[in-house]
Amino acid sequence: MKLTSTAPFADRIRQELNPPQAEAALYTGGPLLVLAGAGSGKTRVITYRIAYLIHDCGLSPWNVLAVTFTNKAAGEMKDRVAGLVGGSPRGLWIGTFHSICSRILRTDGKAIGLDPHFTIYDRSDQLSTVKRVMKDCGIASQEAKPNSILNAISRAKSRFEWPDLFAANAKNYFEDLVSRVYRRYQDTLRVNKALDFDDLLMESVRLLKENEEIRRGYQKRFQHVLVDEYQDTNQPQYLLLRELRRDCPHICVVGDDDQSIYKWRGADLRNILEFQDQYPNAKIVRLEQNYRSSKVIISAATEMIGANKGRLGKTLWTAKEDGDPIGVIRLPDDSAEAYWVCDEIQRLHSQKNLAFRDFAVFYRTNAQSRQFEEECIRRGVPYNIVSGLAFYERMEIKDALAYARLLVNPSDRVSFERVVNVPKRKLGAVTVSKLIDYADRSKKNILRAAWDTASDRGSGLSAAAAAAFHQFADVFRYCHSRAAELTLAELFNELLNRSGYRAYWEAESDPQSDARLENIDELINAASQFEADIRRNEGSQPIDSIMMLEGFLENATLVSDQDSVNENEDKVSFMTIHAAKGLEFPCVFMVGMEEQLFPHQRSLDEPNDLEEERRLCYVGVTRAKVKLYLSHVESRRQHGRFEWAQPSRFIEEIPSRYREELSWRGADHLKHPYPTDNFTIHDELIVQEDASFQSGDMVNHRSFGFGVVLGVEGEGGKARITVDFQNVGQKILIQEYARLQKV
DNA sequence: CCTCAAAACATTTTT
DNA sequence: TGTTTTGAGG
Repeated sequence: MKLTSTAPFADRIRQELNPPQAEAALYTGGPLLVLAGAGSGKTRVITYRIAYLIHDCGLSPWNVLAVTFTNKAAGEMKDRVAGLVGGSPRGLWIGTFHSICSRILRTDGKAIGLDPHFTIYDRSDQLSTVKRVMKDCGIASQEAKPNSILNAISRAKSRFEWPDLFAANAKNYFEDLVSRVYRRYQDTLRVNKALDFDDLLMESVRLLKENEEIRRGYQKRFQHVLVDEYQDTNQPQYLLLRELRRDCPHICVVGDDDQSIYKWRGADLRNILEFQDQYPNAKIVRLEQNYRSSKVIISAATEMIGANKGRLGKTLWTAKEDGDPIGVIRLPDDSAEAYWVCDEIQRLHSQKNLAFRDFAVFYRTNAQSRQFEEECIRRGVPYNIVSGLAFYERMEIKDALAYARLLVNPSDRVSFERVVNVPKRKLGAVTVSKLIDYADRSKKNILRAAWDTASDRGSGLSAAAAAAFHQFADVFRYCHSRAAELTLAELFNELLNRSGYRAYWEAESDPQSDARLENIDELINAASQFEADIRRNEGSQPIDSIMMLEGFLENATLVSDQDSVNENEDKVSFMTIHAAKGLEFPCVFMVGMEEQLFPHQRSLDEPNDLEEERRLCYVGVTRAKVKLYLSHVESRRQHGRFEWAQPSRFIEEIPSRYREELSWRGADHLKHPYPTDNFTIHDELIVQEDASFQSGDMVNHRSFGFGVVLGVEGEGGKARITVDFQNVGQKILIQEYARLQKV
């Protein structure tokens, strides 16, 4: 277990990390707060720290828990730790809060009365539950929007208020409504054997609080806990950590109070601001050296965020060069904005040898993406809209998963209602309500009740409806009976074929439904991939297909594998600023920098909300490595109407010495406004082509086109290559900048 | 029970 | 302007 023979990992840490980073990675004297500025290498610190703990400190990987918010972050962390210690350590837990909680609850949830086969409800499952409950309570959706009720419930949960407490605290009519829905919503989840995202956390905390023995087990196991993005933790997450680390606070949290942008989702900035109060002997380490952006960008960001009060305080600096000023441009309207941005991207792409993947466009609201998408299509600029709708959010995928969930958990009414009439089985809302009543009366799970309607007169359903229900339920009975002999993919296929779901899309003949069928195949593909992975890891242990399916479903709900930025594709990225967090790009456009839009009008009343908008802006600005543009328009089409707009206050908060006002002279490319762009292309911008060239090679250049190599002087990246281009004649190019492609 | 057209509505969304 | 919810009519 102990690797005493090899050189201490600590030596490597002192060599490869800067002093504050090393201090953070090596400190084991108690609670530790690492304030990690944007681009300061926090993941590096966490991964080196994990490696240090298991390599030098005699800890088994089993004793270390690392918690992140996203699966992407967890995956990246796993990979990097594996890279450091040579192979992924067995027993090391790196995962999201939710996946860790779900694992705890599936193992030990029985102690507080949870079924280990519980289903996890995502946002849309929650919403359908709320809608149903509102109907049952006789609350019209005009009285209160289902969405705001759900938000209120979720916020109550993140304050750890169960229905009773919430009801006692309800102060106004709306909260009374919420309280009624909340109670019934929670009952429904229990009947359905379902937990929503918030429940995963709350129930875990409850389990650890109520069960001494189980708590001790986890405490003994997790001797070191590391938490990433601590500024985004909410109350239950804080409590969970506290329960896990109650007696022996080897806890290390990493975060940046200036990058907290999820307060509206329950994140509680106090967790990080008051860490020292909660752990009086906590040590604080600040990581202030930024390795990402130019001096201008860092200074601008620092000045801007300085307008916020209530910060822990941190001064970023960088060793990089000053860089170009931030380009600010005012445009007549939103379509001109899209025109100008795409035009500028094309210009830089051809004149600066930047790849399309070097560009990103950030906006405040998703609705703004359309203009850019259209402009890109018009010009043939390759683009990718990040986080449009995730694969797992697509209708056909949700349907297929609902079938699967119902197979695993026959009590899951939300899934039942979703698919019972897809394809159409003449089982409308009224008929289904009757079945639900019958299930309640006879205390049967919903699938069992559906099956029994055929033989039980007590259901009060028409013969036709009873037959339809029975036939529907029989598909699941059949699949269950064959689960032992089928692979996961076969089982899934069987389910979708027998239920008629696949035929339902095959019957449609438009190209849309073909795409849907492909998505379904993709899902089944993923399932069989999942099965292969499990079988490889678990060895020869026989695993029942139903259990396998359960694992796959969990993966599908908890891992919303959104099509994120694919670094292999050479495309411009478009995304909301929220989605940009954690990413970086050489050249960034922040568009729609206008009052009412950014800061958004809904945040103007509350000073705290305004500060969050400013942090959001800070996050956006600090994504840029080399060049940043801010654009705003005189009038913008919003909800179909033209609205006049003023420049965002955030622009003014950047001192003018860091800005350069650009001017727009119309959509004529001959009168194009040329900004001063003497930014050099840093090494990291260059995709180093490892090809070497020699005389006679046929090559292609992005702007000069096709040509023949006449001669090469020097070697490697600095080699000077003389090329005779078909259209522009002879040119001498430096290999590392030219990005020549052999033809 | 289903369909389609009018009406209402419109931040951000790691799990 | 696009999307989602509603209610009237088939």
